[in-house]
Amino acid sequence: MSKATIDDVAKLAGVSIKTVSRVVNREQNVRESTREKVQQAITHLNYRPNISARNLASLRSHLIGLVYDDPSAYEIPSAGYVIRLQQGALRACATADYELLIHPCNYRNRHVGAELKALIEQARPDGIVLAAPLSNMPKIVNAISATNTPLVRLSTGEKTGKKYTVETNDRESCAEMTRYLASLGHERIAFITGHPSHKAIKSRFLGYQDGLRQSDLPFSEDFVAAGDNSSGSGEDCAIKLLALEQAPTAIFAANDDMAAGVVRAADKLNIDIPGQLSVAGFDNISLAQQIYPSLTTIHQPLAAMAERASMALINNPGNGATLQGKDVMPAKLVIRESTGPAPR
Amino acid sequence: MSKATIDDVAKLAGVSIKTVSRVVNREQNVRESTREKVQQAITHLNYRPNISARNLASLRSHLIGLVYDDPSAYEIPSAGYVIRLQQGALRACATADYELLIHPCNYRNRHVGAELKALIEQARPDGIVLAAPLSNMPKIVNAISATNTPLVRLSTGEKTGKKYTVETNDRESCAEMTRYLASLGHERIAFITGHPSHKAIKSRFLGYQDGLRQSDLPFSEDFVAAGDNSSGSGEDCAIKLLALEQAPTAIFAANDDMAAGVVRAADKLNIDIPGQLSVAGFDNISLAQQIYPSLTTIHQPLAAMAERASMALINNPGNGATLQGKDVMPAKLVIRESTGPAPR
DNA sequence: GTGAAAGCGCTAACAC
DNA sequence: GTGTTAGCGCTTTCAC
Repeated sequence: MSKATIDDVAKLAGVSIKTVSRVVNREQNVRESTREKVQQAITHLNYRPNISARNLASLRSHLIGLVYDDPSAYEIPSAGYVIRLQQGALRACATADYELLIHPCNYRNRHVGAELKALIEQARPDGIVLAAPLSNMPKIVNAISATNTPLVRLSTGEKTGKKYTVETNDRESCAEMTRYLASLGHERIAFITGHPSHKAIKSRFLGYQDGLRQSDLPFSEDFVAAGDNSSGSGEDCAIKLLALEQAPTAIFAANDDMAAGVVRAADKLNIDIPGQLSVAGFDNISLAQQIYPSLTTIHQPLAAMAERASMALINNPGNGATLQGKDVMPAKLVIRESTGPAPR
Repeated sequence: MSKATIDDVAKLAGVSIKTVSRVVNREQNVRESTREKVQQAITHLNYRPNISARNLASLRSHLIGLVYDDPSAYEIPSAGYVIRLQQGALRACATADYELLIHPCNYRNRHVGAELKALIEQARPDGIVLAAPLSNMPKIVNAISATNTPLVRLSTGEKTGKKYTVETNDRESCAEMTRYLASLGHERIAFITGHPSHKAIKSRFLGYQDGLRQSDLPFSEDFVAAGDNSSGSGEDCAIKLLALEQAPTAIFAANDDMAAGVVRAADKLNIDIPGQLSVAGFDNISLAQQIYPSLTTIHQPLAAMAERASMALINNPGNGATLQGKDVMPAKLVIRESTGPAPR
């Protein structure tokens, strides 16, 4: 157990504790020779500042709170989402001597607001990174804002409040995917929407329509099926779409789970992918590369977003009032086996 | 922002700060009427103890550190593993006003030891929960032990050191799975081993052999194929095993990824599961219920293990010297579609 | 450039 | 049962 305190270091180096503090915190106004002396003492004693003492005195906690929807409510599929968020936030923390506090929470719970307030008042993180879909819920955003804790929202690019936001461009990337399908010669491209409560899903649908327009392809309600984000619903929607007289040659699903359902449906109907049907998803969940054929999809830069958000918080001088505007980090098309040229 | 301090509460309640402290910490020796008065003041001022101050004074951090192998090295598949560990640890923390610090680390890195020491000396968690496979690596265990921080290891049931351990019974549960397959009439049950560096994998193989013995079935090297934990290797192994003149009617893989590979191989070879071949895996990853046919597998109680380990740490009075022995939490067979009666 | 002293908000002896 | 008094180890004025 490290027992060296700042006093021990000061004594060994023959300086005052304030000077040690200056060295530790990389402040100005320390003569180089003094700095070295202190550094040596620090190394020699294997001194590490006590976080609690530092926090108490500085009124900062050196903690970032990462708040996201409780995946245990959903079941494990969203694990990849959470892990990637954590990875990004951890990266930021590692470079800045911060620690990461994770706080899954269930927005369906009546008392989330109180729960988050309690978290903040107890652990006093220097900032909160709030992931989607929570970042779009006024109830949650307001609860955090009320505590005056700097907040960064991770969003999917639809219109947001005045808080600083790190966004990705769901809509634009879906347009791009649609254009990509069109460029493969597909003229009948269907879309499977998801549960409408998630804003992200809506903007994906809008992106699909944008893409059609940009490719001079007509939009038809017949080519839109409503799923509920589950792979079962994707399967049902696919069966319906493929039963049309003029069946689509490409199906773009608003998430990978539903796209996987489409693949399963095609399998049952003996439709070859990508020979007779191209399939695209969204999210790039790990399943996407595990199924056969592997899924063309869209990859959101979740880790990078969380990292940037955390960094903004860490570098943020004061109370967060200065954090404004937004940063957009583009999503990326991942082309795999499930898409190919349109059948003739 | 909560600004009320213990002094404010004391003043409002007309008592000393020590009395407030007693109430907050649920200590004895406070008259009921006093307690109520204090409670009211607390509620009224919305008072929350300042964690840093409390930690500084009490020499406890009210933090539990969860240390596990860095999944970003592996890629996302182990996300479910991490998430379940976190869930369990978070449950324990929630009931006891603790917070959870997560610390993925890469054991292939030369400096892991130093990295963990730094973590411990900085954040000073009151205890560390160390997940497998790190929990079986002397380098890592020793680095943590050297800091005198209470440590609980999560293990898969092979022989362990003297530290308190929360275990699951990999070997016994694999024997059980093998007996289950035998009870379905299978007489030629093959096994696909994984990367031998993981102890857990070895004990699974031993369990398989136990199960054969207990079912009066002969063990044959011909029915053992060596994979490397990846689904691709599972596929290769399956192709080899199924090419045998006396091909197995059941294949038990040491993890779900490889079992999924077996399913894929059978698909290509046009072998019906479970009609002609039964397949079992281990881990119960989410993929196991997503593929068709869904996979019979073994579910480790990871969340429960992490929860118990965290609770032990939280309730542990002092320096961890008292934490000894082990707790065993049994794994569970999950019977799904991929296993059935042996073909006649 | 450097240091002395006064807290940060709490817990832990030890009175009373 | 309750209060008093010291610290815990650091940062922050503000002197020098």
